[in-house]
Parts: sequence; structure tokens; C-alpha cells
Amino acid sequence: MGEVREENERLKLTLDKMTRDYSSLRRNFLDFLGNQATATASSSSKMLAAAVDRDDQELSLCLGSRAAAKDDRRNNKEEEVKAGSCSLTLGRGLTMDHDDAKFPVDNLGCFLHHNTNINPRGDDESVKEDKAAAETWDPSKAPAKRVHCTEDDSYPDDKTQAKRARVCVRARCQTPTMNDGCQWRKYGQKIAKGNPCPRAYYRCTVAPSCPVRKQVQRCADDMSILITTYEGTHNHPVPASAAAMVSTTSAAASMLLSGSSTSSPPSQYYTTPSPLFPTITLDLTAPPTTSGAGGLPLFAPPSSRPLQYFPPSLSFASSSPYNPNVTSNNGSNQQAVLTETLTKALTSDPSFRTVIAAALTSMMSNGSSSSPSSASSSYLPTTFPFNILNSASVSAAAASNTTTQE
DNA sequence: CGCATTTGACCTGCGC
DNA sequence: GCGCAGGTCAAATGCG
Repeated sequence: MGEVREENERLKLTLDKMTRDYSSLRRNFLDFLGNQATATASSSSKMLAAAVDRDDQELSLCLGSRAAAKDDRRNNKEEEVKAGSCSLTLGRGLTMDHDDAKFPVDNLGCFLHHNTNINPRGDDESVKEDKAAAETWDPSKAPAKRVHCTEDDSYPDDKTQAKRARVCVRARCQTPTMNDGCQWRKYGQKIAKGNPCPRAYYRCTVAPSCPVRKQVQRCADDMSILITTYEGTHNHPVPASAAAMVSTTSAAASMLLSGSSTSSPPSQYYTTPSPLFPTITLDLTAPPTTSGAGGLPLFAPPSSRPLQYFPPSLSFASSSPYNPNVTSNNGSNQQAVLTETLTKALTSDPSFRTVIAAALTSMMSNGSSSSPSSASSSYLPTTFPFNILNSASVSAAAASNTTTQE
């Protein structure tokens, strides 16, 4: 037992060092990519519009500095289109292929990745601070801790904001909670005002000190919609099955935080009235009246056939039941609005591109993993099955066949 | 017996 | 200061 303990201690030290190295490297990498993405923002939005307009059988997003990579892949894309697949080349090094139309919502979820919370300074002192903060963390007490952090103003500020930022995922799901790959423990339940369905509170139990919380609640208007709100950042490596959604919500959170830190936040955010908890919403639901056109199917077991398929196109809706300020458009006018909105959104903030890329990544990976044998299917899953709700103008969802052809 | 869930009590922030 | 609502705690309870 003594030897085992010693070995365990050595392994802990090794793991801790690797974690710090990884965190440092990741931060540098993301900073580097972020600078590149900013430099290529304008050209990227044009490439997106061109790609969508050129071929409605193929969604090809080139959102970053990977134009060369995209060109390399172009020869293969024609064959992929014939085979009914979707090929994505996204900024920030994301490249993915998808061959299936299924998006089992129940397997979706999201996590806030851990890179912003793992000891960026790389010293033991900050490890202690992080652990203490995680063990005693309370959103309402976050500002108090910040007072004591004087070594690096930017770091505690970012961490505080990251904890406060919330990522809300709306998805049709008939199970009590979405299987998002992480381990959660329920620690409370409340009846929230205005909703007869109770709100459940969960905390991440992958690591004892993980500060991540999530709230799960049924939508009052549509009981089939599950609203999952994630708050905080994981301070531990996440399971492989959760990695995709970690990046999804991480990107959403970073987008939100970058927007909130500017004097004129980008318009593609939907934020809550409370300034303490800015929230970005990823809407993975289709409008209730839509039948078979766009959006996600109701949850189907991974091994079963999907309940509905998606038209082979990118679809956006200009209206949302959750955003009454947005008005509907039809036909060419809607297409013009869509193009303009996309261009504005993509050029105004690189983070918006990132969140789209991450969301697509997660959905593609989920879809392909759920049915890897359906590569030759004739339907295409290129619908954008989520909304980034925006109080001003942007809301993406499947609305109609007319819209999906855009 | 250990662990997860339930549920009422408690704490905190906010609006009036 | 008071009441309300959201969020968390922790003892009680359930379950394998």
C-alpha cells in the first residue's frame, strides 16, 4: 500500500504538470488562432455566402485561415456531395465531415471547457487559489474574491466572468435530462416563477472541486423542450464523449463574454436582463409547427432510425417564438435579410464564427457517431439546427422549405 | 451500507 | 426595511 501511495503521488504530480503544460499551450494556441481569425474576418464572411449560394447540396464554411486546407479538400467534396455527405472546413483548425442526417438530441449537452480555469500562471499558488475558489464558489461571492486577486488583473476578471457567463441550450428531449457525457449530481429543485415545471439544479461530479453547475427545466410553452443552462468552467479534463459540447458551450461563453466586454456588444447575442449572469442561448429546437423541415428530430435511441430527416440545405429562420421582437420575412426578401444578417454577424465578431463552428462540430460528431454505417444515405444533415437568439435581429432555426433553400 | 435524490430551510440580491 | 424570487444547503429519504 505504501508503494501504491507513492506511485499515486508521482502520477498526480505528473498529471498536474501535464495539465499545466496543456493549459498553457492551449491558451497560446487559441490566442494565435484568434488573431488570425480577426485578420481574416472579412474574407471569411464572403466565402461563407459564396459557398452557401453556390451549392445547396453542400454546406461549406470556410471561416478562418484555412483556405488552403479547404482547397486541398475541394477535390474530394464533389464525391462527398454525390454520396450525400456534408463537408465542413471551419476556422480555428476545425475540419469535419459528416455522413448522416441524424442528430440525437438526447445525446447533446454542453460543458464549459476547462482551459480558462486551469492555472494559467502555472504555479502552485494559483492552483491553491483555484481549488479554494472551486470548493467555496458561489456566484454571488465571486466579486469578493476578485478583490484579493492583484497579481494579474486580467486573469481573475476573466475567470469571474467565465463563471458568471451562462450558456443555455434548448433542445427537444423527452428524457428528464440530456445525456451530455458528464456526470452530474442533483442538489436542488425549485419551482420557478412563471413555469409550473420544477427547475432542477445539478453540479458536476467528475471532479470534486469542479465549479460547473447546470439547471434543467422544461419549457413552459412546450413541455417537449428541455432548457439546460450551464454555468462555470470545468477545472478537469472532460470525458471524450463530452469534449464536443464542451467546445460548443465554451465558444458560446467566450463569444458572450467578449461581446459583453465591449462598449457596443455584437448584435447576435441574446442576453438576459440580469447583468450579473449574461446568457447566450443555443436553440436546438425546430418551430413547433414545422413538420419534417429542418430542426432536430425528437430524441431517438442512437441505434434507431431518425424520426425525421433534414432537407439538404442550410436553413435559418428570421423569427423565433422566444424572440417576439424579430419579424418574419419571406422569399427573396428573407434571403436578403439572411445574407445581410449572416455577413454582419460573421464579420462583427470572430467569436460568432467560433460558436457556429463548435456547434456544428458537436452535432456532426454526434450524428456520425450515432450511426456510422449510414455514410451512403441520400439525405443531408446540413440544416442549422440551432438558434443563436438575438434580441435585435439574428435568430437561426429551421422555419420552412423556402428558408432552407437559402 | 453507501450513494443519490428529495425537499424544506436558509441565504442573498433586488425592487419597492 | 420588507417581501419576493433564485439559488444553495443539508437532513431525511429512497434505492441498489
